[in-house]
Amino acid sequence: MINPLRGMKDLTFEESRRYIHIISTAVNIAKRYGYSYIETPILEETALFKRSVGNSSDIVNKEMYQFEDKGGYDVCMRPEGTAGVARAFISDKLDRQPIKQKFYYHGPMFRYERPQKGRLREFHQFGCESFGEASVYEDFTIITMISQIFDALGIGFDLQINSLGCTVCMPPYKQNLVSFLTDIKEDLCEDCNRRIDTNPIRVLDCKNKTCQLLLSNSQKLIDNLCDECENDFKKLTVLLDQAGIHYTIDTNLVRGLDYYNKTAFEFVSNEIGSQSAIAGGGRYDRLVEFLDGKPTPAVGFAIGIERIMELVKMPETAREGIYLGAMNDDAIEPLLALAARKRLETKVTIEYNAKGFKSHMKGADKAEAKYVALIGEDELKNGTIWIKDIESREEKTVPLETF
RNA sequence: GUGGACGUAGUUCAGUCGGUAGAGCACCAGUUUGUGGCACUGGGUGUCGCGGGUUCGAGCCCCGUCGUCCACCCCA
Repeated sequence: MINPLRGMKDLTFEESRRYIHIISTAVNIAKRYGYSYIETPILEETALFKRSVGNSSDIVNKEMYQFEDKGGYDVCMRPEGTAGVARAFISDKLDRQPIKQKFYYHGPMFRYERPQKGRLREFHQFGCESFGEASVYEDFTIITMISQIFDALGIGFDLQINSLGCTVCMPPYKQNLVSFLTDIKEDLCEDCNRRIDTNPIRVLDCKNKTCQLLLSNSQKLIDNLCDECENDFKKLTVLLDQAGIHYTIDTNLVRGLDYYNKTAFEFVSNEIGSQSAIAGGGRYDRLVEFLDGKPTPAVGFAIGIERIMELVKMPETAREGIYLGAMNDDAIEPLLALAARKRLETKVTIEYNAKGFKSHMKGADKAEAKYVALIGEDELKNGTIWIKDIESREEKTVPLETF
């Protein structure tokens, strides 16, 4: 027996229904906010992810499905969606147009990690990217949209926000932090020593008690923002307050990808184990120019489908369609033409074996059909078919032609 | 990548001291060839993850491997 690869899963029945429901709910809402669908390749040049997600990130360092293709190109299965969409935005020369562009996408992403609950090697994201809008109103709008999606799916969440600053305020802060950390590096844990180089702000979030003690009076980025970042962040909190969207400010919230700046946010759930982030995103004003496009402000997010799969409240499913069956072998073949006709308008389940009445009723029940239609001895003789509405229990016998 | 737990039927699990595997649910067939979900009767559907080893004999003990889960790391 051949099983799926480690960290990859098949979706069937209940799970695939959930998947579809999540995607269609998100799509419907995204459309109302002016987003249109974009499909980008799963395979991209490795350089794309190195330049966008960032060389220092774990994703690029050790989690990419990277290989040389038969033409000798260094390629990667996409580990996330934003880079590809930004690349497409530039490839299609949309950065040269003064028009704001908004795209939504969904599909598989790949990261070579150790799988666990809520963390697969092939997983799925629904995401949106808004290009060309620098206003913090757009940050607010996008957060509003995500909460609307989660509300529509019946998912409870906590929203965490932070500001990562911009090219004006972030670099000096980071420099100060690194030198501060370097001074005390002897006393910091092993992980933190590694983080000093890769992601110094993460050090502030270390769970090690000794580290926490040493860092208790360290400077927060949020207190060192430039005026513009400071004002935008304040504005965002005011807008969220007015909209009644509850949030907490997490000064240690850092997105794992290098391209983020200013607003960063994460939606988390405490019901799904340690992989608690169900959506994440923020502003990435510099990404387009990193990828050789014209400087274009942008903001986006992605929802982890597998992470919310079991949180979704599914709408009740109604019975649908017709179950067709016969009690004599002679009556089976006439069912085929009937089925073809009925399938122009509804779902039809057809049983190819002649069976007893009760057996058919059970079959109709299992098929979740709304109607059961049977041809027995009498019906065959009279050219009629017997129909019963399984919900209302009303039944009647009609000529085949009027069925 | 590191540490730990686990792996028996479709599924959830039991399996004693080492003696060729069992229960609920699910599933299939039937209970008057005409009224479904309920009930009753019958049916075990299995490479005990895989590969070695110890033993007269392994689901059970040992080693390896693969996989799942949990924590770390990281992230959606």
